[in-house]
Amino acid sequence: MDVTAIIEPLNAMQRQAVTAPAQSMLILAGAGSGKTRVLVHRIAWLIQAESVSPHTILAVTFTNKAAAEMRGRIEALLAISTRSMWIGTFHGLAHRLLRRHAKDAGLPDTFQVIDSDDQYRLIKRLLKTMNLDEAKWPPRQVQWFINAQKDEGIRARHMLESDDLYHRQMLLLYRAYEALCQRSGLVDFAELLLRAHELLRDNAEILDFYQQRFQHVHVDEFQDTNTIQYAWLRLITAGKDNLFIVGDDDQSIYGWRGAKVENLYSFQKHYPNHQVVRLEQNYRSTGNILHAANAIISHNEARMGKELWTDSGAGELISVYAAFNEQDEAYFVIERIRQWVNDGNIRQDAAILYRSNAQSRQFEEKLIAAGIPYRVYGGLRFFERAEIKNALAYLRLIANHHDDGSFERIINVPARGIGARTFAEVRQKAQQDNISLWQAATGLIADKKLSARAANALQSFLQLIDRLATASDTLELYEQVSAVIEGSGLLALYQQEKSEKAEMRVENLEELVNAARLYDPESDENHAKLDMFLAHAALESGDAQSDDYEDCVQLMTLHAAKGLEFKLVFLVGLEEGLFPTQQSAEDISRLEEERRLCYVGMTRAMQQLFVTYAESRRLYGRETYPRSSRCLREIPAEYIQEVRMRAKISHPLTAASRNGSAVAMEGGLKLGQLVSHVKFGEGVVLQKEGEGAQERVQVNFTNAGVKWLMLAYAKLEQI
DNA sequence: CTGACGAACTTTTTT
DNA sequence: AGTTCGTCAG
Repeated sequence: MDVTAIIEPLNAMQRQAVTAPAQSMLILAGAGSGKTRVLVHRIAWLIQAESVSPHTILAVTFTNKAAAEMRGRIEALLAISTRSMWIGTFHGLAHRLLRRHAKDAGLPDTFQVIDSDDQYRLIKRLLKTMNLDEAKWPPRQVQWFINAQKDEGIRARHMLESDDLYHRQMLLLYRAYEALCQRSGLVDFAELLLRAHELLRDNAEILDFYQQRFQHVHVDEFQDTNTIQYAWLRLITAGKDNLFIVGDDDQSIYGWRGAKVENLYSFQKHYPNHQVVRLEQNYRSTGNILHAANAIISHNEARMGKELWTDSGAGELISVYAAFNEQDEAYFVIERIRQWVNDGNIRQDAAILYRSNAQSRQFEEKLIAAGIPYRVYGGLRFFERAEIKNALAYLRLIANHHDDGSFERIINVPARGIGARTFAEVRQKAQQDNISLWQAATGLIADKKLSARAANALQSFLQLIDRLATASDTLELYEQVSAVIEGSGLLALYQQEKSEKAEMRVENLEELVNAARLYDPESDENHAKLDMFLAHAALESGDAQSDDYEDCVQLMTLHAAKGLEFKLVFLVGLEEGLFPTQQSAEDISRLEEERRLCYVGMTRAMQQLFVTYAESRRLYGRETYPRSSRCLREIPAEYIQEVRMRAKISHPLTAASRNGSAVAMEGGLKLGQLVSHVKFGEGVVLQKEGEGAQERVQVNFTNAGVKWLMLAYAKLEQI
């Protein structure tokens, strides 16, 4: 068997990991050390060299994207189909298990998966029916509490009564929420994992079957696993020594949603025969970037220890730019990107990374003004858009008349004369008789408890759903979707609205039909197909929009950037309060997570890294004067070059011009100097950079705003 | 039932 | 500042 293609491209450590005998392995893989490659090649090696049947392989990731990439790369490497392998996300695999064994898991065959938005609405509705004040028990907090318990594998019945009022109330709500979900056949994301775990734990035969089947279990990004995910892995691999995990404790950035880095330590205890391989050679970044990143992460106490190295050169220094304000920060970044593109690079290789989504705005504005195409990652995803959610709600109600969430969502969308008053009666009836909204509505009509007008409106709504449901028995999935968006009046609703937004919505609805056409579940029963499609919509919210592949500058949060790399990276907004965030300032463990986040951000850069912060920033409509981030101050000076001489005044503009204490610079012009320009009029020099022909100054013109000017061409006059 | 206005809230996010 | 959500008046 020829395995050179599998081994050839690997370095010594990677090779050691890939060709290790079948046993538990811990691959501590630093940023840019080829972690996915090791995983892919390991699986290929098992199949090719060890004659392992693909059927016995399980590989778990966190995102659909990672799963798809792994599949693709294995297929490319081996030229075989990966169909028989279980490769997927924790949630996707759990869902698969639950569909197969719904009965044993205590779920109806037609159970529906709800996303966090659905969950939020459900909780809100629950609070209302329980007559609880939202202001006192914020739905977000309730949601967070419930999910946190589930992530730890804790059911409401496991929890002890407490004297604490808050805790007691939460427990009460958790119980009620569980009952409601069970009654309506709804499964949230955390529930998928918890159920799948309980299914295996409590059904010896089923567990035995999967333990037999999965002889080789692989996990990507293991540092991001939470308690229940790890417990599930332990069940699957119990009694065997076959868990192959890849992770990096330094890149654990999801602690806030239940991820436990400690699982790495637990693994070492639970799988004592495991072998550790450290991948420390970095193939991505230059020496300076890498050393600086190492220096920052070394401030963390809790680490397994790892030091990245590279045999590529030191490269350029990290450029640090102290911007005057957030506007100036954006100008600076865009200016650099323009230069970068002028130098013959492509925009796609440049990324702007920020801590919070709100920061993207000013960069977007400046990019638009400069006419530079860009793409923001992580906005609203396809299946999360309101119009799509509405269409899906119709489909869900068709699949299950007793889905109260969907019922409520669309009962009057588009408006069909069923107002709050009528709906309140339906809800009250449902609550009183402990039946679904659908049943309550039917009952109210039968008992003639409503005004003629309300009864008519309600009746025609119920008939509409029934009609669509009957039609769907014979239609293909996509025809059904099409029938629903037309028959429901959703399409017409958006079509008559003459705005650009509405046009988008129409397009999206059409795209939904297309998505249904392309969706190919492994089932031939129409009802099952619809259920699968709805679960698919919840589980795979769909990447933003993959429409145009134009060469774009990339904008995203640091979290979204994990796993990616760019030649040119701008790490912006490195200020106390923003990054690290205000909320993490008091807590050491959270500060360490912020530091890891910074580490992740820096190690995205291949060639050049710019770090910026603003000395003054408008935040929540208020002017703030933040200190530079401690993360920034932890970078040793030897790896840094400051892009400009920083004036020792917080407002160079006003302070300097008023008292005349301008800071002297070479080249004649001074910071704070008043100048005049033929076109732009009078202004104040804010800063300067570059030398000789490249020398440039930034001037704040009274009438024309802030501008960068080439000194050689600008012909500025001192006043 | 719809539209308008005002209050409250603003980390990170995948599934 | 900007958005979202809920209440209020028409």
